[in-house]
Amino acid sequence: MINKTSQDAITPLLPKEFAHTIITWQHQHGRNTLPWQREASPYHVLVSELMLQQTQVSTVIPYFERWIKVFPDLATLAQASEDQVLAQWQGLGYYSRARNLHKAAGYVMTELNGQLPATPESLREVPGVGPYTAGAITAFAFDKPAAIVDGNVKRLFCRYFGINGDPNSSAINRQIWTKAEEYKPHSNSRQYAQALLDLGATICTPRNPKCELCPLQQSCNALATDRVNLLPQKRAKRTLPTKDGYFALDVNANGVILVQRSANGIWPRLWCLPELSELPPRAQVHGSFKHVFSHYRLNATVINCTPSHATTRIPLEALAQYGLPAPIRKYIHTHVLEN
DNA sequence: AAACCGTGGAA
DNA sequence: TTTCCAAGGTT
Repeated sequence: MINKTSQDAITPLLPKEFAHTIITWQHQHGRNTLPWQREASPYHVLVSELMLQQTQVSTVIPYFERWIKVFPDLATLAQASEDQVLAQWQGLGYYSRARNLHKAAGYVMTELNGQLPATPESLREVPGVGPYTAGAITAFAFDKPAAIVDGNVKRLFCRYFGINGDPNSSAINRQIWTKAEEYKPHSNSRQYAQALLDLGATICTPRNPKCELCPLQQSCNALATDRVNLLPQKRAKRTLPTKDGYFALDVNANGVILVQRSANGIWPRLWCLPELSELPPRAQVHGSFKHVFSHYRLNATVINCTPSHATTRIPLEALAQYGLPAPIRKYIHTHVLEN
């Protein structure tokens, strides 16, 4: 092992040295050909950052490429309908992000003359832009100094500085943000931000980190004290509650009946099989599926019936133009279209 | 402050 | 199969 034996022997690099070290590493080993890096325009960065919230890079890439083709600029996006926006976002999850991005386009066009601001404070006024995304846009789109703290930075800093405690608690979160502010360089902001994310994603990973390849191994507190697998502190695991759901299926040669869901709750404003409050008596069960959300499990039963209120029958060939929840689309594909 | 809000990939 | 969690934000 490359551990040092004395905890006192470990001193973190000074901010200037830290930044230089990881920027040099990023140049050789970082990610530099991602789709949103080709043209790091403010709009491209905005779209990518909203899509990347709680979503892995490999998942986002095809969505980003399609999005830019359909909505090439802020003005186009601002003029699009909510349905067009949701159709492009369908399957990506956390659908409020799509509506926030749509609102953001309108906000920037009408209130900011079409120009995204270049400071975290102003960017925080944009819908869907929180503390992380504001810093990320500042650094990636404008190459200006900004602290960024996402899951990668939390993990990297908790290990590098040996920070104990729950990184999601407000106290530890503040501590990490303070470090991020203290360590942000005054130049090369874009590459520094990319270096932080690349290190977290490829070296300082949640499990089986590649410490032997890390440019910070000689000054990492967790490595020196053999606590790499103990930091950051794991959050208590949750047991997800299970809910039952019932969906009405009415399909004929003219298409399938869908309803647009409300703006609140799960799958906001997406088009879905009509949801029934309970299992109707003498229900004809067409099929079932299970689905796991971030906060509960869904056991769904699909019932053959004509819903009393729903009236929108959508031709099967037109389904792609509507935003459907991923499991609903899958069910229709496997249990309706293939029959 | 804590709950809500998706989906899929990896081990 | 289970478990974890990913370029978090909003309420």
